[in-house]
Amino acid sequence: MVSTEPATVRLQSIRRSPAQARILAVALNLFAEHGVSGTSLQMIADGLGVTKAAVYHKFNTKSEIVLAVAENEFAKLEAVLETAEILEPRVRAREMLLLRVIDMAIERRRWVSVLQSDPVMIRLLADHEPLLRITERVYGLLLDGATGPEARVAAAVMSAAIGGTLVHPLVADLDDETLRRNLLRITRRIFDVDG
Amino acid sequence: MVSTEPATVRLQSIRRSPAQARILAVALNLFAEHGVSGTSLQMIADGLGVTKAAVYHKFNTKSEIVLAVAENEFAKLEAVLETAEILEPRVRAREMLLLRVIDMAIERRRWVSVLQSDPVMIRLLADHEPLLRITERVYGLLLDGATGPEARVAAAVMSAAIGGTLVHPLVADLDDETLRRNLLRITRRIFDVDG
DNA sequence: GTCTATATGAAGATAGAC
DNA sequence: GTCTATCTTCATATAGAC
Repeated sequence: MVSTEPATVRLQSIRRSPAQARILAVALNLFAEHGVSGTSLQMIADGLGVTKAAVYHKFNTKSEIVLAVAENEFAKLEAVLETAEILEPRVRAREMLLLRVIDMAIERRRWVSVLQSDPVMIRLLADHEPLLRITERVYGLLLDGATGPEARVAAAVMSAAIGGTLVHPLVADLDDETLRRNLLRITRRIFDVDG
Repeated sequence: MVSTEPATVRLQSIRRSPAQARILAVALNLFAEHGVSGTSLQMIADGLGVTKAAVYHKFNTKSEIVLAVAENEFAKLEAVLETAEILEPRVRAREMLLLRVIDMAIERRRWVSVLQSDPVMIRLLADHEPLLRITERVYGLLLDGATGPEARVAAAVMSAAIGGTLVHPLVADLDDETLRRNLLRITRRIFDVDG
């Protein structure tokens, strides 16, 4: 059978009802504050002002909520990626990706920790092909063929630096613009020499 | 009453029975893998090959286990700190602290994520004075009086970079020595210009 | 130091009414 | 889309024996 369906559905094309979107927004906030395991369906329901049953009507399991939250966030990353991947030369594509990822991370600084370091999220990311593929594309573009330890450590440092810095208590009181300027300066320094 | 007791007990002076130490070792491993909230006392008991009641005999609550795990780890940091703080000039003290923290983090790379980013741990760290004080001393020495955004972002990036890089999938297959060499090179680059 | 047994509550999850 | 009611499982935690 000849199909025009893509092998992988674009995450951006996933549509949710308003009720589902509300659940995901509340869940993301609670995940960020308490971790995925530390967040119960009761807490999500309370956050929405409804009962657990109402939440279960929209998502059959807690896992589905976690996955949907991840898909939502990775859809934004996918959009950035698609724009960057068609850019030439590659060095410009990389620069652009870096800029946009930092912007995205700063915009969503209250939430990056869940996506980057929650054990449940990490496991989901490793097991769920579409999410894994997005991550691989990001690193593929960032490393641009380089596979040596230097390049990989540099990319890992950058990823850790961007995500980890934003949630750090030392910079909690800094405004977005100051944070972006400094983060960009520092990541450029990491990147330019090794990337 | 005149007392020779220090206002704060040194974390290194806390002694545990062998049974307690075994519990903490198993707990730390499970916390790293599943997060603190994702780890039950049943899992810890199973990991030890005993019943829950046996664990409860040594620690009255799960919180106590979490706190003891944190104290154990921070005691190592405290030891490094005490050695560094008496060094002169300050630039040497900072260099030494950085080196030893990186070594410590690499030695304990499977566990840094719990201490650095688990929501339960973060809350504990913010609420528990003795742990908070250790953290403040680390940043105090690292920043050495600097309070500007540049210095603070640099310190945050470094902290995030060290902890976050070690657990990153991109470097999961790299040996400790390669990791240390590259991490040191990169953190020096962040540090030397801003620190 | 470890066990069995048990209490109590909260978790995930479903059925069926409105 | 939301409710009440209910089920089951698992969580934290304790009592008391060996």
